[in-house]
Amino acid sequence: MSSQAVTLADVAVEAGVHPSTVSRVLSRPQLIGEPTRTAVHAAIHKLVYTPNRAARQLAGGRVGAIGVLVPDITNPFFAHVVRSVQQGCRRNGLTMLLADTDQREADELSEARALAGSVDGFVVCSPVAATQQWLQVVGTAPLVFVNRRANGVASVALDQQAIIELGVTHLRAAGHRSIAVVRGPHSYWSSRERDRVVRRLPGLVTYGPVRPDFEAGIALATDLMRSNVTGVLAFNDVQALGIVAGYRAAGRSVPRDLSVVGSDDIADAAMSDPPLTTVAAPVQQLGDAAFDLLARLLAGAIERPEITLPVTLTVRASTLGRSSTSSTNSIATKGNHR
Amino acid sequence: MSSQAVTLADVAVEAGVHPSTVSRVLSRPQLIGEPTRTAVHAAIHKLVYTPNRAARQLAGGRVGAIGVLVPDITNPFFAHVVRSVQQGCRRNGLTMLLADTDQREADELSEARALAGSVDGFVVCSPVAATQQWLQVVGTAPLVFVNRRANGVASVALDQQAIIELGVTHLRAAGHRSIAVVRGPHSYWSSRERDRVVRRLPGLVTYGPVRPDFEAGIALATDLMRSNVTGVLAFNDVQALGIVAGYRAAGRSVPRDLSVVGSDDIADAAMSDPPLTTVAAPVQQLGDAAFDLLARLLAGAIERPEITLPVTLTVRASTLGRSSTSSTNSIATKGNHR
DNA sequence: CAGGTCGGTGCAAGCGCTTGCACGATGCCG
DNA sequence: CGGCATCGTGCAAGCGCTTGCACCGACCTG
Repeated sequence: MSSQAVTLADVAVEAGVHPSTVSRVLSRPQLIGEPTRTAVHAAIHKLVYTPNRAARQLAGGRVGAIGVLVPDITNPFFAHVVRSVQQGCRRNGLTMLLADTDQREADELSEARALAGSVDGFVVCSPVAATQQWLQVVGTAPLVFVNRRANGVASVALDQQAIIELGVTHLRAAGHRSIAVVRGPHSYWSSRERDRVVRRLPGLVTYGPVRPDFEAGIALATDLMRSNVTGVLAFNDVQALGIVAGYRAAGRSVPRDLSVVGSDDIADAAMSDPPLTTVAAPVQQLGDAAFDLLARLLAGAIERPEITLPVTLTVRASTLGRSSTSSTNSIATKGNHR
Repeated sequence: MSSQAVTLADVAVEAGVHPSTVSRVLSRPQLIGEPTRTAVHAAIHKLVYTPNRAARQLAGGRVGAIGVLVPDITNPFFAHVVRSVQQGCRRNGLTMLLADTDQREADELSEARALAGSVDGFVVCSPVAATQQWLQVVGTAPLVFVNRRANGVASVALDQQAIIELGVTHLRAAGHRSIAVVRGPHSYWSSRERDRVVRRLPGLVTYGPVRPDFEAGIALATDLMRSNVTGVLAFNDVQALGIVAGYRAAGRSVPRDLSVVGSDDIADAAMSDPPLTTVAAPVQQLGDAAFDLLARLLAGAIERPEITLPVTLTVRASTLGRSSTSSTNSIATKGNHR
């Protein structure tokens, strides 16, 4: 296994102590006398000793690793979450095992099963499998859901109601009367949650479920063009950009022919043509909160908080009033993410 | 650790055989007789047995995991590479340990060191640390570099010369006479490689080194506006989009005031305003090739091929001839990645 | 039909580390 | 000044798995 030559025993010899002493210096330093501790540390540095994770785990200690599952790492939304989780890991000397489930439910659980036993806990983004299944797979290992609330599971999610309300209110305020909300895949908690909100709001047209990707957005554009919808709240930014692209390809214009509101505020939203009005998600916070939650559970916390993060509306040029309002278009607004 | 209750020994009891037999069924099935094998498999399924990775590794077998290091996972270019590597992992029942080095050289090696001994091999994207250091850190573990060629290390990289030539030739053909090439960080192999190519090409202005991100692109725009440059080849798409944004923010227009060519052809390139002309990198192939290479090394191959992948020019609307040429703008061209 | 082969399985020795326990050496108390 | 906490360290038993080796019976060959 690589250069893994130097073991704890080597360090022990070098420092002239028993292996167990070295082990203790590493795990519970306060148990060891000052002089010995120093000597051991010196030996560790001299030999460039790196503990063998497998052995450590096998002996019953912590693994020092967490598993992160995402439906699609190329989706910037998840990439950001992953990144801030990873930063948390680095700060705490943990390793991150990442699996991309490719949005397939079966893979989600099988990946988790493969990882269980190799990690101390899980952060799972937008899980689709049933909560029961998850609890069964992870057993007693701490589990944090991102972007899905579930009974008995710690989670950090976006305020889905606010997403719908901010988007719709903005469109209404701009004078739109025929407003569509695009539903996401029913397997997503966020999608189901939004459906619930939409149902309570009068006068909305719904489309979908439509996959939250660019291609699906393009396809959806065709349907939208055939309708009398003038304002649409997409399921996320990537899909929204697809709608825009679909319109552009058909010679139509956003926002002239259709006002589009996205959701997430990924970097592309500010760079697209036109810049996308969107309900901004605090991605960095999402990841940070998820890691914190997991870290706390790992440390022995027993509550399972269900954190809801607020969202904000970022108005750009993809929405336009039916009457005459002018639109904002500034790269300065981009500052709010990251 | 989690629900990890059922061990190989349990399976052995259930199947009425010796633990070692179960082990062999899993690792070298052909050694075991058909009837026994079936019985063991039945027991495995019945008990929902999942091998303990740590124990397996400790016992000297394969770890069944590879380490992947990227400078920035939120960069779509790397996200795609990671994703196709991950797909390779899934197909081969491997686990992927991912670390985001945040573009810091120190973190690169320390992450690698932490991972060494927990993985069978490494895929390292755009490494900045010296080859010597890398070889030392990974020891005898297989190592594959992505986007950097190095003596004695298997690698898969893009044809940097073609990137420069395609970009510059395109700009020249459009009638530009004052063309700038933006240099990337000197720590990048790709950047140094491009510098070498640029040096051989007459009449080019260089800028930078400039960080390959959006903000740096915006900042660079200011410099560009003060010059008489009319065409620029950015270090990558994200930076290019930054340049475009910088121009827009200053009330200037791309491509009217400046033709911009990016590099990578990330999804955003097709969605931006204006859609970005760019030298397209075969990201999927990059990841696939990297995984294949590593898999082959893992399987015992001894050659260390240095694969160079070809790039192609995707013309969109961010470049314009100084005379009168018309520009392309079609979402159809997006089809070439993924 | 005996001796040799060989496929199939059991056996046991670890891999590197953690940790409960035992034990020697201090230092304190009465 | 002796006995007893107390602190610091050594000891050894595994954690769950792989693997070289030994072994046994069935098969093949002459």
